[in-house]
Amino acid sequence: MKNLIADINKSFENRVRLGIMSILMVNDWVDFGDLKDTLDLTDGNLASHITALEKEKYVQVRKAFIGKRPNTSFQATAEGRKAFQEHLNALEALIKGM
Amino acid sequence: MKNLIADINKSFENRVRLGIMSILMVNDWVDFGDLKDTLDLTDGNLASHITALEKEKYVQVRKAFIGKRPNTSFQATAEGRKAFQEHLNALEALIKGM
DNA sequence: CAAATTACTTTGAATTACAAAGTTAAATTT
DNA sequence: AAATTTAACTTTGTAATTCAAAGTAATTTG
Repeated sequence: MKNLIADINKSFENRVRLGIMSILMVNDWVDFGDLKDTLDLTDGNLASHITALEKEKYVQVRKAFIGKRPNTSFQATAEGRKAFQEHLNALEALIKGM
Repeated sequence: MKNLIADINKSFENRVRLGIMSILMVNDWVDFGDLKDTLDLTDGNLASHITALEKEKYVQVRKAFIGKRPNTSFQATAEGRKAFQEHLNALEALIKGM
């Protein structure tokens, strides 16, 4: 029997990052403010978790303007979706497979 | 829409504790050595995670002898099972419900 | 020009996680 | 009987993580 917790991805262990990815799996280009409100986070906390996911290339960031206001939005990368799906599979295997 | 990450139980956020609880949900009285081997942990690491779960009353500890050797084993409490099931429900709601 | 908005970055403190080494007590081997 | 092994910790120390709060910068609105 192989190690069942090794496949759990550290990048998704935290609840906030789990929340971010869950949202980005089903929504394209979610913006900073919406994500912040939905997950009830401070600016700094969201920014730092996004940076962590970006560093892993799991999330892509787009900076634009809506009207004349700056707008930052996020999308899961193909790599991020794959990694997250694998994480969910690992979770399921762990929970159901013992 | 209510906060979707608030129901995720901090006690189960860590992979090791997730692993311990997953095993204890389907196995009664799992012993120290087996748990340690299955999850591939050091003694100290397992002991400290178990202590954390015990402090929350999610896990019960039994010390006995098997033959002439000391044996420590663990069981999920009713409270632990309930809390873990709620955690899984919260996870599912987060992942599927966005 | 003052205040607000957006999106950060920095700071600092608290908590968490983990390996490694040390401990205890009984059991077994030499 | 001395040395070693086994089981299950506890202690120590370090590193990483998490988060709120405060500070920053570049607009823009009043």
